[in-house]
Amino acid sequence: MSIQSRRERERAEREKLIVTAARELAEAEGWEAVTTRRLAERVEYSQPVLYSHFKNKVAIMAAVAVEGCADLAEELRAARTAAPDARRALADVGAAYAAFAERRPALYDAMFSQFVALPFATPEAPPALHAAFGELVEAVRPHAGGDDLPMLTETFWAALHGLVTLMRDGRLPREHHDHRLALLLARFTG
Amino acid sequence: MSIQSRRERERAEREKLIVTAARELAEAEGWEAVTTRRLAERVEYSQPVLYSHFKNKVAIMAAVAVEGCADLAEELRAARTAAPDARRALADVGAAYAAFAERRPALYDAMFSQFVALPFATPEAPPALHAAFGELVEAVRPHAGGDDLPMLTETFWAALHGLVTLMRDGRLPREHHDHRLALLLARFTG
DNA sequence: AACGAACGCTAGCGCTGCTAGAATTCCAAG
DNA sequence: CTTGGAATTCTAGCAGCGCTAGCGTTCGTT
Repeated sequence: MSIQSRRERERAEREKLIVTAARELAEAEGWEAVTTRRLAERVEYSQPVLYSHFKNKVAIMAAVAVEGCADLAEELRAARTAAPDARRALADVGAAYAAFAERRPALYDAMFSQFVALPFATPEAPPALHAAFGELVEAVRPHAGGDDLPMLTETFWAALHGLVTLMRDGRLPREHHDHRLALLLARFTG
Repeated sequence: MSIQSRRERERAEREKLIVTAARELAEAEGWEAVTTRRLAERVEYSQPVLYSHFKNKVAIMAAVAVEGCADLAEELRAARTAAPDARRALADVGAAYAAFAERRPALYDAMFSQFVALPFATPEAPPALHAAFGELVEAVRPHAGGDDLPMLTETFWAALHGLVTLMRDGRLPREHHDHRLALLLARFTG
């Protein structure tokens, strides 16, 4: 019995090791550099070991994405609770969101850009994802007026997402990011 | 002289053939199905011929993207000019944008999601791209108030882009798309 | 008719995600 | 302490990817 539990613990540790290595490699060199061979080499196991933990490479990325959700939720929460009023709260949360995407592009990609088949707007979605979205909801709430809160939050989220992804791919000039963010906030803070 | 011009014409036709085949294949089966082998087979030439026209596969996707920009510009223009007033113009242009992304996801991807290294916010950007953005500018103009028009348009565009990409990847529930779009428009029409 | 350049082809490189099956390790029973 | 069997990890390889070197053919010119 204790032997089995030790094995399970070791397996869990190794799984964590894989996910961490994937995240570090992606953040250091981008997802295109995360190949199963390099990842296996990094965790000092052979390639097939990865497949005893995860169905495929996408599942590894999904695990990284879940970690990222927790980080994002934390940063959004910090921004929101530190703000002096509702207006600043939304502004700071928006800025924190954009800063997260800018500072950790690979992580953001796994969460929201790459196709990772995470369940999203369903109960099976990872709790960390709900938590992150919940922070946005709370930041939007005071400005919802008579509008549907979840739906308005989704819209605000989408706007932030569009801003950061278009900027990241060079489709929007970086230097005016703050200005665009301010314009967006002006339209969402009644 | 005429021999040379005939050759150039034939070359141009073949190039067009490649781009069209790439677009059709992508729209039918997605970009992951567009391999240089399948594309070469489809145009009934060998693989290396593709590389005598384009530097690499990304350049082929960029050519498809430019075609897509022209289509999008046309559809946005039609929506805008058919609208009875400024409010409806922005709504219809927004809806047309989303409909384009929904109806031609592969094309939209090449233009705005995949990394295709098209020059964007610069003079070297393809005219068709300027045209598409110009339609958005004109639709936004009546609602800009004292705000910077290009910047506000970028923000509106980003919001649309976020909505359609998050929905397309299953991150936003499809059934409330119209509601979200309405909320966005309410925030952008004075 | 013979040459030379332009052109498209075959074949192959190094890489990818992924897996079948051999080899090894490890625990438990005799 | 040894041995059988299960669990685990490895080696080796498949099919397919983007891309290209270099050979062979085609074609216009002299």
